[in-house]
Amino acid sequence: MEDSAHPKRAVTVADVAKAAKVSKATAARVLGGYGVVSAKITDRVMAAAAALEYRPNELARSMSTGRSGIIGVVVGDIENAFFSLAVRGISDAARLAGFNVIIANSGEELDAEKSAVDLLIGKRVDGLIVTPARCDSFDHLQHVRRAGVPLVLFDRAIPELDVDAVTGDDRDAAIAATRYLIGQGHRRLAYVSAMDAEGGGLANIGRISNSAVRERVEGFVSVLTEAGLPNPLHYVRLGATNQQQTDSVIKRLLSDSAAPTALLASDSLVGLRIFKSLQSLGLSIPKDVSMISFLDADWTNVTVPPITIVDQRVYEMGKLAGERLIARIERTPLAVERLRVSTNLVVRGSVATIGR
Amino acid sequence: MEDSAHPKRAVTVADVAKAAKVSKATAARVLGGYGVVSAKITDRVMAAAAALEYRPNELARSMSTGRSGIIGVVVGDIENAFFSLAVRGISDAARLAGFNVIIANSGEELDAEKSAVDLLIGKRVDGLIVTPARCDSFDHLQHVRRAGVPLVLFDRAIPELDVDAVTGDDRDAAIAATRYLIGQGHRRLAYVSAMDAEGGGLANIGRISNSAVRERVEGFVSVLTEAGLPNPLHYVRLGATNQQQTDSVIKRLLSDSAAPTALLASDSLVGLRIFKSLQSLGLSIPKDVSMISFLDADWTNVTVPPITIVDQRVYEMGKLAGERLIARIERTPLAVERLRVSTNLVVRGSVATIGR
DNA sequence: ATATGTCGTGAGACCGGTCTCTTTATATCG
DNA sequence: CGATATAAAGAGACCGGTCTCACGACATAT
Repeated sequence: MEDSAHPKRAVTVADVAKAAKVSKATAARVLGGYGVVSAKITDRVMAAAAALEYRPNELARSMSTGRSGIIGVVVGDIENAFFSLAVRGISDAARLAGFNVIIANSGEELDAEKSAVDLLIGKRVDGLIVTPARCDSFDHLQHVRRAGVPLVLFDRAIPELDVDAVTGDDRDAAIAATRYLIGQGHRRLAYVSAMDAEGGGLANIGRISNSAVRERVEGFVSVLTEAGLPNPLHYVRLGATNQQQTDSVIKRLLSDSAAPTALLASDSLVGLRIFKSLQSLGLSIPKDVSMISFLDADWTNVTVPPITIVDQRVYEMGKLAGERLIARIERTPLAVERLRVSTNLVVRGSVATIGR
Repeated sequence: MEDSAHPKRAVTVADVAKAAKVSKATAARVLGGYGVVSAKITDRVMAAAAALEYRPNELARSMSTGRSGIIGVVVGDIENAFFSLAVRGISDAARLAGFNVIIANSGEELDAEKSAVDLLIGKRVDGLIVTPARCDSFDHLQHVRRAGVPLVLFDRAIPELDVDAVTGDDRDAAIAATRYLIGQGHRRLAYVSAMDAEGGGLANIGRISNSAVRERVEGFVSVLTEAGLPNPLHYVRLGATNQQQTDSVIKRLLSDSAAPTALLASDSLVGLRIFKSLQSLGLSIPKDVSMISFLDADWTNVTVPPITIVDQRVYEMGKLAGERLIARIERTPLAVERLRVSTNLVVRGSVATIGR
């Protein structure tokens, strides 16, 4: 066994060239698949390469060509089904175009996001897809553009940044869900999100630093206002970041003198937590409380009752973002756009019809 | 706006050096954080770097140091909660040690796995964690070792390959689950997996090309045999790769003259499919059929009844694999081992007690 | 037969870092 | 005060590819 002893310097084009008794340039032409080489020499080089088990050093290749063939993706949390589905969409689009994907987690934290972006730029990715943790802090993204690296935002838009964004149609989705609830006779509706409630509570919708959440809340509030329901902001609750927090959010909400009869969950993780909260409070869905969750997650259709959801078509979103980025990388002339993927309300059994 | 017009050649150490009026070597020392440089010059270089917005080219750095700071991970399917949890474990271990992770999907297909491995080797990853799609075909993995790249297998072991593997304690897990079912009075038990049933059916347990599944089946069969139950192999069914296939597997199983009273699902995806199959057949769990699933997936504890599961502690598995790989990369002297992460049977409500 | 063109090959610069080796400047010592 | 040690800075090779350019051989044109 002569393995770890000899770290065995990797086989290079020069080695192959020597073995095939040709110049380095010629061997490189054959192995790199460019330029013109005679059939005879091609065979000889290929044979030598096979014998030596040559594997090209993509690093070196990237350095001279300036292209890495990698696209970088910065997501909030891969463990979240929303992102893992999106990543699959992105990966599929990437693979189709011959690109590979490198994924970094930001944990929805700005600092982690910044260093992830820096790192990926350092690795000379050909393009970047970022889910910005906050839409009000984007110096680092500005820098990406100045560095000449194509960028596509995912799930959240930053209008101040002159760059493509692929998002869901969050406002419309919230409007549709809220209208549906009102149509079923609900009059007191709450929106629950996992966003950090910085500065305690919700003074100003415009302040919400995540555009997806902001737009959903705007849609939600606009429908309530339009329907003449009082004090819609009162029913928007942030901070459902974990089970315990969610339990307390829900408990507080439901012990209100005018407790909501229906809850709208901002994402499937919050939805699951709400479901568990209600379960542990011994409340039945939809008899005691109705709910709608965003994202068609696994768990939502094996519960009793199955959960009515807003299908965000995340795979398509991811795929679209990937395709858009690749078009940018390949310098396809396109106007900067915000691409909205429309959503679908999937009615299942978690909303009761009340009143008459 | 002068962006895409001037692709703006990236700022290099040479540029910074010129701006700071020092040699390239000195600038590199400051920027690379090695060697000795006086405080005065350090400041000057840093100032120049900041002014020019210098960002190191990690590619070039990797090329000269020979280290990329990246570990490659080849998984079966990121969308599967099993793998996304594992990836988080791996990422956490990697980040702690200053490594980054690049993920590739094999879709559980050998060819895709081979090309993913080749690609990652080409990118000069410092190490590789692979979930081998098949344990009986490993030339490409042998090549990884010959290339001197540290390798750790994940979830499945290949004894013929002299390399570390981190797996669950699959045999024991299956034994525990099966014993539990027998203890609850079940006498006819079935094991259902999503493995492709090549060659139709299950002639020979040893033939199962996925060691995790094989060991579980072995554990399952051994308990049944030990308990003197007849024809255990009859109840091992493969091919539950999607909902439709699963429906037909379950239907066939339950229409048997000696239909099983309990089902063991090989992973949480199969478990979910089985749950839906039973639901659509109008069968109630656990009254009509009992079931146990592997993996503590989200959905398993919001169903009615909640599903009894085998907790595989996947995050720990991932973390362990990451740590092991990093130890290898850092040349820590260690014997080649198979690390087994023990599992836990979590009893919830999906298994009925029968008989008296 | 000489000029022109094309094709295949070789030589060597280049990408942007790291790192070794050499040179220069300053400090320490007898 | 000169000799030697030591710290700091510079020069340039190197990593493994790509790619431009130069060159020789042969084919075609004149």
